[in-house]
Amino acid sequence: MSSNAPAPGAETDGRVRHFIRQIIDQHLKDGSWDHVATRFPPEPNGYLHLGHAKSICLNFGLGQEYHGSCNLRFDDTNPVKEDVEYVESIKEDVRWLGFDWGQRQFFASDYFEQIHGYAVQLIEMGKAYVDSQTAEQIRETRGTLTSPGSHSPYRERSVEENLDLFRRMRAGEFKDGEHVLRAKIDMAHPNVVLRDPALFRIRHATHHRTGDAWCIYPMYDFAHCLSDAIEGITHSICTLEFENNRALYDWVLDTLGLTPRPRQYEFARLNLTGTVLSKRKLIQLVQQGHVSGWDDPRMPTLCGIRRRGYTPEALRDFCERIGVAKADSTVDFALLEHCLREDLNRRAPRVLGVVNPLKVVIENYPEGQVEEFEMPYSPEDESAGTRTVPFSRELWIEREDFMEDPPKKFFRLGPGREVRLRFAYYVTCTEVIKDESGEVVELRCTYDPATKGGWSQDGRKIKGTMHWVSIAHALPAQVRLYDKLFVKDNPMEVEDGQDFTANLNPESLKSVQGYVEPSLATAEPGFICQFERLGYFCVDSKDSAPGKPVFNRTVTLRDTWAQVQRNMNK
RNA sequence: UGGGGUGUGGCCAAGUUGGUAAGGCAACGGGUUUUGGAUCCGUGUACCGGUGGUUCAAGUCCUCCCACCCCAGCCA
Repeated sequence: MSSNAPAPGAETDGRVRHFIRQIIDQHLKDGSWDHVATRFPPEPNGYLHLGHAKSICLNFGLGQEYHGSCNLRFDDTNPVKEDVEYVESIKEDVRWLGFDWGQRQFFASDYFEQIHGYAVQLIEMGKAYVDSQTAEQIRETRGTLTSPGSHSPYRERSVEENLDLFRRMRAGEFKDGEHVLRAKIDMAHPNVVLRDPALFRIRHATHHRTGDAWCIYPMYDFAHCLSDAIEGITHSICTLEFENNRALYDWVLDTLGLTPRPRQYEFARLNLTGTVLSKRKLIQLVQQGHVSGWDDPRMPTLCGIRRRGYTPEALRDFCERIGVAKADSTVDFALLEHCLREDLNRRAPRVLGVVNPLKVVIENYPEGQVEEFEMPYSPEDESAGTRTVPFSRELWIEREDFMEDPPKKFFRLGPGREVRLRFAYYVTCTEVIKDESGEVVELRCTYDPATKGGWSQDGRKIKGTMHWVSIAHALPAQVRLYDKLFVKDNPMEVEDGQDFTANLNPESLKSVQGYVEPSLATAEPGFICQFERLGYFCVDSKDSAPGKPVFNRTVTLRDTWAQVQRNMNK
């Protein structure tokens, strides 16, 4: 068996054996481990975004594939930044993505006592000391990337003194910043992380879970590896920026002699074209009011895209397709949209809705007459059922479906042209009515009664099929046409003196009043459908009211006509 | 300038005892179609960052070089 064969029993058939799966397979094969235990360790200080989705799918996915486990662990070691609000949203998002941690929900703060104990142990081993320099002094004596640091004058304190000081730190005898517990490693180490890193700092702050029980809190590097060890994690997977920290991760566990012990592996975080995925920048978008909030449908947060209408299935598929590797990369947003459309195409019922209405009067259609057409919810799945849509003399059609002087490749309506109204009739445009400014305000058409249902006996070929809504029966609805939030693939690409907000797309949200078929009156918040020929839309979960749905455009349909137009302009 | 990483078609990404470059997205062309949707078929001379070398044979081994990313929080 070659090393890249999946481990026996692993449910990974057909999937790419990325380097982490290969490492696990190897460990299972050579006996390093007989099971897999991973964890997803968010800090509860912000909302989850698409980058986290990659990590969640990786960690929880591995747990499932190898019939192992994946813990949800909140890395809550910094009380001043964290809040319960975030732990709730994180849980909701992970659950929504489709993962279940069962009873395996933990907090680094659950281990404060143990972690403290390990710190004491290090002090007793002479491997840690209380430094009483100021933060500035510590920074100054850390050296630079190319020059070594220097020893703290407190570095050689006795074990007894260190123990006493550390005890008093915990007891609350000192103010923030007065002392800090440091590992005694090597102030000249080429890896700066190992230059006597801080292990515990004083923070007189109320922790969202432990309250005021503690006034000293462990640093990430100290708490994380120990939490992994305590939980029996086998493979601790994180992103590339922690590669340097692995040396400290190993130092702590090795020095303490914890065994069997987890190992850390790093993969490249997700970058996407046309979006930003850093907490800092997302906060900026929210705080400066560029978006309506964390769950604005344009945000790459999980709550944002959920509200936009993205599905967990599409996300999971996407995360599998992008792969897991160590090279910095930027995935084309089009791949995410492809995964989304593939999923939505399968599940979204088709309905008719007009987003930019143009009035059409069918002159030879009897006034007052109404026909009910039965239309399928799905073009290829009969079990999706049908609904009935009213047709009458006056209709709304899409403004872009009419051109007064259309080019030959335009298959839609124009003066004298005949098109099909989906599942209804063939109509021919006989007259164009304009207002004083010359804008087209109404079309006069005639219909062919012999084409009922949208089909003709004579085999006449009709190239264009258009969607429509009967004016008298239409349900007015607010429709939000979302577009990309940034105009550049790389939002960070700016002129001197500007920041990424300079690349915000002023047209990322166009809110219009549209008309949809009456069957949508009862659509529930979160309901996802396809407005035929336009795209996928979902009923907004926040702003819709009973009988007054607000639709968010999740994603447009693939638009080959737009491509034809683009190519014509070249 | 120290240390740690990474470089395979436009974008991701396989490639693992060296044997002569998967797949997906995008793009382009065509069939089919009551969504210019969906679907089906087809299209790429990838100097495998560069260089020199080992070898019958190198993306895979060795040399040197280049580019990019990360690290000097009592953040994670």
